Amino acid sequence: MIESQGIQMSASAAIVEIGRAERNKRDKRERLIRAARELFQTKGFQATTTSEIAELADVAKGTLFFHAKSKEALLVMMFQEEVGDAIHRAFARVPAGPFIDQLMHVFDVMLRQNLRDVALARVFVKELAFVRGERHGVDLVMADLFGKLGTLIERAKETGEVANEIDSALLAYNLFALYFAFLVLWLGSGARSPEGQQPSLRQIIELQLGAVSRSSSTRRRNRKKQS
Amino acid sequence: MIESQGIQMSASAAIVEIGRAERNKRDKRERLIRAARELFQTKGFQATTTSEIAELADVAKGTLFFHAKSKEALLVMMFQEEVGDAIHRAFARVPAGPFIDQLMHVFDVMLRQNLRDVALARVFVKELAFVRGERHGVDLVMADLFGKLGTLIERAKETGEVANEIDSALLAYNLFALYFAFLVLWLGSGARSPEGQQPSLRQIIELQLGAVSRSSSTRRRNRKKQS
DNA sequence: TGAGGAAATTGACCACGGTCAGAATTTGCG
DNA sequence: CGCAAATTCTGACCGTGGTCAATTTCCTCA
Repeated sequence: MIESQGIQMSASAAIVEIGRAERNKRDKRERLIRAARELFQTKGFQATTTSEIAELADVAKGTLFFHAKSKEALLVMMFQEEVGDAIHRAFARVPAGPFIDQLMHVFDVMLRQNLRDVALARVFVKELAFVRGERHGVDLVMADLFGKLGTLIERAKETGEVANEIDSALLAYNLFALYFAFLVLWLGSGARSPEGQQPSLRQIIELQLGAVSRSSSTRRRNRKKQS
Repeated sequence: MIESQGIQMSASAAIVEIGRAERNKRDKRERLIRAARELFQTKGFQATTTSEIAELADVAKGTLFFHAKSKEALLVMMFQEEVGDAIHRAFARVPAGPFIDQLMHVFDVMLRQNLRDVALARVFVKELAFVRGERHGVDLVMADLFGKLGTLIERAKETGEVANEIDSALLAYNLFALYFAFLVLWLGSGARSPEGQQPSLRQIIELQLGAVSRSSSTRRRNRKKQS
């Protein structure tokens, strides 16, 4: 992909000096995002300077801030691609088993996505938790996630795993909230993997699901102590 | 310039030349925090410069960074005082009613604390969610909160409002997680008050409590739709 | 008292994120 | 085509958070 901004200047015989001026003007945004991702992933968010990004993208610094309002804005763009994709993957292959396992599968994929670059994930969450409301930003991704969680819940209602009286949207909200808090607490703990977290995400979700299961007799299998 | 908070040194007869050198060396931290709070509250976190804080505290800029590792570190100090105090207040006067009302009382006080300065609260949450692990930081406050929530739960078990098989620590975790996510989502939404949020915190907590109530027949009173 | 060593203090200094007035380009139109 | 308005691009410039070598203050012990 890197070379995509090819140099097919119709008949130019020139070898050198196909300076920035001649390149496609339209994909500068793309080049900037690509450069930002590259540098953020290798050097980390803080250690990467906007000048570096601009240089790698082969534009002037001012141009960077013309396309992206701020350094964090570059993250928002990345976020939409990466996380949006993760959500898509997560729901694309939901196993057939019990509801709890389906949920854990989804959350597991998303957790794994964050695990690919913990430092970057930290910046994601930190910077983006409050950017909501900005046009076309994180809200879209969140709405998508909520919707998909909702249909998963609806299906669980049909199989009788979730009581019909439960408000699906509310349950989706709670499940996401629990996942989100777990994510933040994990990333804040400095641990490399979410595995060692106390309590485990599964315990957390199970406790919430207890409120919701149809069979009030079979529920409540939570261990007494998890320490 | 501002020069507001006078220099009421206990009983010092000295008039002039009580230069910085002679002052109590031990309370420079305190002066710095005071200055930071004053400026953060009036001008906002971003708009306040470290130079201003240093000047108002009457120390050199370097001294500020000797006592506080970063601008955010000043927030951590404030956080401990303010939020720690809020938690204390919240639990000091827990009503006698049902468990859910006790919880809502506690969360209400904490929410109200954030409401006093929403912009500052945003910075608090944003900056501090990831500072955990630093010595003597947010962790202490959180541990305190968890403990107090835990005893509240234990008491609810005695009155039979919470089933005994439930792991108190786990439930405390979940309740805090739901509160935390609600807080973040609220602050991120740009709304002035947490009242208008959808869903309401009470609905959220009720859904969690459904998993936990002893009487499996009387539980589950959640409304169907909250839109 | 004072020697010396640790802790605190200072402000000049630096690199960075972000701005802006203008230059260059593209677009729209007669 | 020519001309002007709109858009995109540029890099010198600025204020900021943060650093650091040098200096002062404090403490200890003989």
